[in-house]
Amino acid sequence: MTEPAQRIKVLIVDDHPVVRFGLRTMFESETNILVTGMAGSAREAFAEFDREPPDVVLMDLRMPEMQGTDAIAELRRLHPGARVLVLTNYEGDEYIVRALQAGAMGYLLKNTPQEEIVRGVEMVANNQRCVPPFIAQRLVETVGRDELSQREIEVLTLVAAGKSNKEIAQRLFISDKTARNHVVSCLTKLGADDRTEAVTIAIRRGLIHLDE
Amino acid sequence: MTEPAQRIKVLIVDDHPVVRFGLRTMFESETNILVTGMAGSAREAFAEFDREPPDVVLMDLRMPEMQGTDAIAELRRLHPGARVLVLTNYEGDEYIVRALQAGAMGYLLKNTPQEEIVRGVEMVANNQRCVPPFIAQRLVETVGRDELSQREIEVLTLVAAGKSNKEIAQRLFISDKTARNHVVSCLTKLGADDRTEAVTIAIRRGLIHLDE
DNA sequence: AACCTCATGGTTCATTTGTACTATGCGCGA
DNA sequence: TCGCGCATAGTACAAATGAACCATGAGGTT
Repeated sequence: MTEPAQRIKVLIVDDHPVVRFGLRTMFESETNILVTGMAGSAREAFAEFDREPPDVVLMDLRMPEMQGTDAIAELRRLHPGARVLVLTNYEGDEYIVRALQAGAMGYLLKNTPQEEIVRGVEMVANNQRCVPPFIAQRLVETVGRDELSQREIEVLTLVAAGKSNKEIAQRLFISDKTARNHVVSCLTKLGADDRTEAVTIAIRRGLIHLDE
Repeated sequence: MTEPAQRIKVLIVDDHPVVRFGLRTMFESETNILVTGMAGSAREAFAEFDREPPDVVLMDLRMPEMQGTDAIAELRRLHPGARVLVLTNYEGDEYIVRALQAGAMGYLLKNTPQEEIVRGVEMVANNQRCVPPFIAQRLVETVGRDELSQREIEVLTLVAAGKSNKEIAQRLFISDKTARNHVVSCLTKLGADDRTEAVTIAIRRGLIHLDE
């Protein structure tokens, strides 16, 4: 049972060519793992999955076109049995939570040493979850934590862009009192002292992004 | 001259095992490039350089212990002829400027396709700079731009942590009027409407960081 | 010597922000 | 139906912020 007769079939999904190469090479020296496909985007990943269904999908979260967590959800909608192991740079709590909620079986950071990545793939192939202590720790810190509503995130995104409450109100067609109320909720929920700290906390957690 | 008799010797410096593997594999299929060393930190990189001086050092900027730009400067202090090609994820203007100022010959992003990375190594080996248009564009945007003083960055870092001008003043043992003046300078120099936007701009440019 | 930037400290004033409440209507789940 | 969270809107008030100024001393460069 711990030694599968068949090699574990892995589909690698990452938009960085260097990372795809690295993972493929890494698994070539493993006798019980076989890379059966590689993809540089979610769309390609779906096609590769259909072509040759893998035992484990090893994927990054940041990808062009479709966000990684959406890709996980979509993949599992199409193939409910698909087992996904996330391998990414992002330590933001929000990424972790969303990836696992979307159905990922594990979450590893890209600086993980070879043996642990291999072990992670083996675990996931055996239907075991693979969430290292550091990540699990981040996760437990999120439990019981108020999450921001969609509207609050919308408002906080504008705060991050330097908008005043009045400007936010105009942008969203609401009263500036309401805008202020949303900002205050953000402060309370995030435990921030002011709007600036609220923004930095939200960025750290992955709730809002700076690029556009 | 364009076809060197000897293969180009490359030292790979990256704290991600996956990336080291990927690059090594990528260069194995190139007949004119030879990976002569790999390192996961600046310290290791110095040792590897001494052991087998490469023609090109291909390195990441984010590394444990020593910041990449400092590592470049130190390496070129020890070996003035060293040619460094940066391969990183960071697009922040500040990273680019500092890396080139520290003596890097080129700056590539990690999602660069194989052929371009190979071409970059070849160019740097031939003492040519390798700065793709996208990066060069970022660079030109920085010219003539006021840069923040050390004190201003110090202040802005505290602003990012949600500190008020008064708290910043206490922390830095200065008057709250002075703290406010520094914040105002930041707003002016960064072209921000308020302290929150100043922080997000500074983060995007790589002037301040959120982790500690 | 003249000039410049930087860090420092100051004043004044209008605007913004954050705190602390109240309140209404909607939708959802117990 | 009752309660809860959410979005909405409001009031009142104290504190913080940002704009627009001025000024000085230390440390450089030209």
